[in-house]
Order: sequence, then structure tokens, then C-alpha cells
Amino acid sequence: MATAADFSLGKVAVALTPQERFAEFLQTRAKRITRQRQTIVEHVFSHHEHFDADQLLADLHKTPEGIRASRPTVYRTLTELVDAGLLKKMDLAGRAVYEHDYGYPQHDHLYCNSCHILIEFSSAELNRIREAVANQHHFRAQSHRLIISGVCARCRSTRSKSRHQDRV
Amino acid sequence: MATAADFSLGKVAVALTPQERFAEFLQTRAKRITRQRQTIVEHVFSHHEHFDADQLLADLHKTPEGIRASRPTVYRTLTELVDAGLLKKMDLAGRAVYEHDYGYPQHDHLYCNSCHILIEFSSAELNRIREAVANQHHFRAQSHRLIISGVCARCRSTRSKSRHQDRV
DNA sequence: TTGTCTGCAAACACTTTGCACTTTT
DNA sequence: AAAAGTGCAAAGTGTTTGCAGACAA
Repeated sequence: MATAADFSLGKVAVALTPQERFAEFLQTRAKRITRQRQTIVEHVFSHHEHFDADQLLADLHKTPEGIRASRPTVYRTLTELVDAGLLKKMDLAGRAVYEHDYGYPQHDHLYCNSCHILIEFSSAELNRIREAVANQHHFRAQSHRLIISGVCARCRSTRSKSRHQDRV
Repeated sequence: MATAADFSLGKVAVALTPQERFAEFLQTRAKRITRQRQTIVEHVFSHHEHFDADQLLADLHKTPEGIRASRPTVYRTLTELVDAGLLKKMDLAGRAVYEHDYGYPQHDHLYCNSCHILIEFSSAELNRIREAVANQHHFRAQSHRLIISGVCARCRSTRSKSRHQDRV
């Protein structure tokens, strides 16, 4: 998965680094701060891109230190990071894609059917609609996910021969 | 998957029945109108509920006539129905959920994290937002998908012991 | 007849789990 | 030392595919 090069949502000031926040989360649950968990949080928060379990695992294996965590550990840790509120998970085309949640503002996505890039945007109006709809249905809204699919600016102006290239 | 009992979006007038529309689609592609494809379209359009491949397959097996289509055929036909514009597919919690598209107005969903019901709603404003955002990003929007997750009215007013029951 | 479709079994992709050993506390 | 975590291999889901026989046109 990919993030738009022109990503421009601001970073929100937070008290703790993701690593610290995760450590806190683990401590309150009597879980341990292991080498693998540390490696994973650090890696995940060193880039802002959207990613899936496979990409994370591959990235970890590429580091000079070699393999740092097994596949099951990656999956287990991603689940914990979601529980800790550090990552958000979304289902895209059958697999789970993760993105930073902690310290980043709520936003939604434009998804290019051609190059599969994910572009972030945020809309205050959308939150209004969300509340209005929820009220109408006596529903307690906890979160939402909007994905607008179509063709991105780049793919619209590119030859068809290069249209189906995934942008990293 | 489930549909709210209070579903109230109107049916849109269409020229052809889904069956006819599908036959037309198949003909223009030199595909054949088989017993299985007919059985599936008929079954799918005889209920408005959201469903997944497994449910459809199970329903088909329940008919007095016995098994009417195999699992691979169900998957293949669902893909064709999506291509034909008769069904819409969405990824929910890791699996594909389908709903009627042909003859029904565009809408979005409220998803109850407790009983997993899907409630439909539509919002004209949302389409405005979609266009505005797309324009800002020079993106050509083709479709969108908004899911608001939370707790439905029924689960909010129900004892916790019955909260995690899936509503059919 | 011709070529598509079906069903079967097997393969797939992604994710989770049981268990013996390792590591953190 | 005690308890939790890790990696391995295996098992699960949900979905797709190769192929021989069945069927629509």
C-alpha cells in the first residue's frame, strides 16, 4: 500500500512517543517489553506509509540485523498496536492494511483503482454528517471509514501502458 | 450479514428485471445462460439482505431441489453479477459481503460492532463532499463506501448478556 | 459440433493457533 | 523461578484455479 507523496495532514502534538505509549500500554496489561515488540513499534513509526503485515515482515527482514521477528509475532504485535490505539486497521481488497493512528488526525482516503495508491484527506463536514445520521438512527457512532475510489491525478494523465503500475 | 428491519430506501424503476439484465450481460459476452447462473440470480434477487458467498451457498443447498450450484460456481457467478452491475461487493471484517446494486439507490451503512447488523442510509450531502474532495485532489471519483461503526439502537438498550448475538 | 461451464480436488493468500523452548521480570 | 513471549509447523478461513466431463448454443 502507498501514501500520497503530497501527504499534508499535520502532526498533532502528543505527550508520549509511540514507543513510550506502547510501553505504557504493555505495562498496564502485565505484558512484556520484548526486543521484537520494540523493533516493530520503532519500525512502524519510522515511516508514515500504509502497510500490511507482509510488507512489515519483509521490511524487518531487510534490515542489516536480519530477521527480527517471525510472522506470527508480527501479526500478534500489530493486533496489540491496534488495541493500544497506535495503529488503525482497515480491510482493503481482502487484506488488512495498517496506518498510524496515534498522533495523527482523523482522516479518510481516496483510493486509486489504477495504481492502488491511498491518498489521505480530512473533512470536518463529514463528521457532522456522521453525527446527524447516527442520531437519526439512534445509533452510537464510534468510528467511520470512508473510501472514495476512482482514478488519481497521476493515472489520469498517464499513458495506459503505465497505468496499472502500483506506486510504492 | 443482516439488513435492518426498518430498511426504507425506495426501489428505483428499472427497465429490465435483474434476470433479464444478467441474460443481456451474458449474451453480449458470449457467455451462457446456465441453470446455475439462473438459479443464483433468482435467489439473490428474491431477498434484499446483505449476504456473503457462504450464506448464498448454504441457502441454495437448503432449497427442496437440493444442491443447485457448487462453491466455485457461486464465487464465479458472484463476480459476474458484480461485473454486470447487479451486485455491489464490500469487504467487511475480512470477507466479501454483497448487496443489490441494480435498481437500488446509492447508499451507505451503519455497522453495529455488537450484533453486526448493517443498516442502510443515504445522504445527499455526502455526495457533495465526495465531489469537493475529489476535485481538490484532481481525482476522478467513481464510487465511494462509507461505513459508520458503533452500537445500534437495539444493542444500546439491551442487556449485555444478549449483546453479542448476531441478528440475522 | 463447438466451445463454454461445472464440479471436484487442489492450490492459494492471509491469518491464527498449539506447543516446546526462550526471554523478561 | 515464574510467567509471558517467541518461533516453528500446522491448522484455519475465505477464495481461486486446473482440468475432465457435462451442457448450452
